[in-house]
Amino acid sequence: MKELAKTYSPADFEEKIYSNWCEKGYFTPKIDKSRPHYSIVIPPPNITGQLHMGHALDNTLQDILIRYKRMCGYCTLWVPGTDHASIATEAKIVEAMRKEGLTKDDVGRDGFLKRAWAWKEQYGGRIISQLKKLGSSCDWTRERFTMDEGCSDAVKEVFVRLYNNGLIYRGERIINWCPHCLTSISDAEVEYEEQDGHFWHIKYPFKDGSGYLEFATTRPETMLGDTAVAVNPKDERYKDIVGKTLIVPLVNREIPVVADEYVEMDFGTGVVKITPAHDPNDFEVGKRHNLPVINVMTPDAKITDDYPKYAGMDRYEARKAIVKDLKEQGYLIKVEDYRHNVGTCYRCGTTVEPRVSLQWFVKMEPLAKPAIEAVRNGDIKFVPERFDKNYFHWMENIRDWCISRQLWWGHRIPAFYCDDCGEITVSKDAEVFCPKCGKKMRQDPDTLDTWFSSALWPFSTLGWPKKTEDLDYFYPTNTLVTGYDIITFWVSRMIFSGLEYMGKKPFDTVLIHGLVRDSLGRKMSKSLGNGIDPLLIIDKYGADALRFALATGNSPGNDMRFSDEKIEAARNFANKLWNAARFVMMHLDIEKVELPEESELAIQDKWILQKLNELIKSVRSSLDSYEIGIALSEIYDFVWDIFCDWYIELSKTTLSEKGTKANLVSQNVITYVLENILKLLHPFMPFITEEIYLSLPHFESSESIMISTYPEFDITLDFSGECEIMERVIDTIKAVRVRRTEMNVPPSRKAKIFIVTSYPDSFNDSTFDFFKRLASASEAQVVSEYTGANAVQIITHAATVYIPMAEIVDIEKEKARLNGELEKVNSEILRIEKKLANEEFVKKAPAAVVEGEKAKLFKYESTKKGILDAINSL
RNA sequence: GGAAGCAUAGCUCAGUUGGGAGAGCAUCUGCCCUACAAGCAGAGGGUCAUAGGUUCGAGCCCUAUUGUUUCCACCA
Repeated sequence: MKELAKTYSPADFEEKIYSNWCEKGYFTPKIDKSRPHYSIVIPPPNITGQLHMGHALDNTLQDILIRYKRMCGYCTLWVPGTDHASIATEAKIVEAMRKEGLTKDDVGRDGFLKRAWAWKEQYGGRIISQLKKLGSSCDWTRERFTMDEGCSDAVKEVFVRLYNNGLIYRGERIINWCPHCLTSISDAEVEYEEQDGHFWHIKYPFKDGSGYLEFATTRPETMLGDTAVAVNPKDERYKDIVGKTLIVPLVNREIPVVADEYVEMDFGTGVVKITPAHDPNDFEVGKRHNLPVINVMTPDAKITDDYPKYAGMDRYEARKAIVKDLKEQGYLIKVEDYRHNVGTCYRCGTTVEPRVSLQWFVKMEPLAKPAIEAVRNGDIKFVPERFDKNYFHWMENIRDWCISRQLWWGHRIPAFYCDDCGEITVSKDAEVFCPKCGKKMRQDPDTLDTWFSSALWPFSTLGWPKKTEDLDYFYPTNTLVTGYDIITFWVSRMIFSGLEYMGKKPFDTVLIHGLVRDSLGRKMSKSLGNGIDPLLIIDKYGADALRFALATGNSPGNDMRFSDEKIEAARNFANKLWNAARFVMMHLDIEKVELPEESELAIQDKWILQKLNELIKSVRSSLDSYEIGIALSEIYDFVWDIFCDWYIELSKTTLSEKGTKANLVSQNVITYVLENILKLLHPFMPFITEEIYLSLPHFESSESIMISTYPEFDITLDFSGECEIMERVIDTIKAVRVRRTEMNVPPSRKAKIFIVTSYPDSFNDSTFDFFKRLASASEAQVVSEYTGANAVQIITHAATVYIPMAEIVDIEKEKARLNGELEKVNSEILRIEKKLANEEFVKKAPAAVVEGEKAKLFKYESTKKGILDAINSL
């Protein structure tokens, strides 16, 4: 037996314990088809990332579930890995090169990818080692990367299949373009934010000289690409001008007035300028009216050379210049302040520029249908349920997914073009020759959206498209744990992907958690500088404390705040447990723990065993329903309030009286209970529970708590009667303490107590010791009637306790106090009597509730009787 | 514009089939009582946002209102 250090100092053992687990291979499952599996795939963190609180929460929850299920006997797999994060990583490499004075074009595609891989090798493992510090029990032998060989093969396989099924197509569409990242991005990757802008009221002259048409725009610079002006066909005001021709000032282009339903009559002047190349709605209008699409901007959002006066100006400079020119030429009517939503790139925050270009798309509707159905029919469950509304809304209104990116870091699109005959082929091969003319084909230079590979994660990591044992056994996975912020990006895409390629859902439950905010409720962000580094927290307080702080008081789907108070409370709890274990250890001389025969158990033992059994039942049921925070606080309450504050105190006498039978029983029971506490707590706080467990080599297997069995509810155990006996004692001790405190009697001043009771099984030699040590009694004695000197009287439902302390008893005050108590009890009695007199209540309420009320009434009646006797005796 | 969450003690939050309101922190009082002052024993503090409704019974279910946060749409 080794000794525990005097204070809880997690840094001393966390790392050592973790590497021991790894060495023993506990995280790697041995596939056993006779056992049920439980598997989770990690939401792969970006290789650019550093562990932040969001990761810490996400992975703490996963580890709790995994460790719980592992201890429950499931064959358990948690697949770890990282995501290549194409835009984010590419941006970092570009930035690093910029510092060297290099651009992408300077180094070329191959040179760039070399740098990217080197970067991945250098930093990609950083977050993995951070996950280990947290205690994550991932199977590191199965670690994956979205761009490793297998995952890349899965990506190509999917692309080819979807293409052959007509679900991937290439087309010229208006897409969201980031002028900073120089790539297309999907609808999901656009973030809208309110910005202060202006409404410029402008007029265009009619060609025939019959005046002007007025309208307003937030983006005057796009007028260079205007190819129409639209009004609503039902708008009486403009009925006569539909079909007339306008002249676009500055460019002198002739454009028609068209009628289109898209225009809202009562917004602004009811007239909209149409720029098909630079606005998605205008693009649609343009298609309906066969309008030309005139692109006026370069990829980095500068005006093209077609407009020499503005060429090379970026969109905002051009806006100023054009407004100035319009004003000078008399076309600007007025300018209003206007606050409106502007789409920005979710990676760099640059205002998105809608742009017409040739891109690859996934046809979503046929894929979305079964994915919606799987959630609707309960095949896949969101926890909490309300998130299915989010999901349905997104999936039911889904538009085709733009998957091509003008980036180099990522999965290159497996499409090939023949420069001679224009043939297009899609293939997994690295080199492809034109099926028509035999010429070597040119591969599409673009890469795929990062989320395209993430969508395959639950099965690509298990080996798909190969038929592997892992895939066969562990798929579908069980629980997916993630934040609500990526349901659309990721969860929805995994669902339709799993259904489409595997023919099976990827997981059965999606456990959604919220964001970790700072102590003021703000999002943690780099720009605010309010981020809390989980690694610093681990260094200072330990990984267990961090995990506890994240898991407790947190309910599914809700954001939580992180604060010093929380982490300190968590650390204090760890310290409490630590010291409780130290206390137990310093009283042990047994070699092995065996639960004594029922007949040998003391009353307090039966009480704690009953309480423990109840705890086991409710913790398991909370965990089974993903109520992780509740499960943890149940354990917390048990450890602190029941085990430490009461059971340890109750056991001190028997534990210290060596050489007796009672002592052996006590040692065995307290160690047994502690062992169960450690096991119950292990999924939440793996390190401290292991450290203590290994320090107490009395348990059934002390190799590691990780591979021990999670405590099971014992249906045959029933000490509820003994529990009542014990609780009468506890209630009475508490009442004595309250009275003593009220009367300012210091604990050091002991006094003899006399007990009048009708419960001799609660108050006798076996419990008097408790009163001596926990209620400052110098001696305790049961009497049929108290006849001594003036005494302080303490009345409970179980007994009346007399403490003769004549000098501090003020008869008048005592009378007043007792009358006050009587009043309270009477009102309670009245309330219950009224309730029980209500026929409807007795008839309709469940029997247990009615019985409960009756029991309470009985207790109050007993208390009342005690009070009345006390008043009479004064 | 559409949808959802939240509103409970001074602060931060739990409270899952509807059955007498809880924790942590903070505050106050008293304690170094053979594990723990990162502790022990106590205390105070709540018309559970407001107004209706359903029910024998509502913090919990329904309706409306107010405040607040978020997601989606993107009306130029």
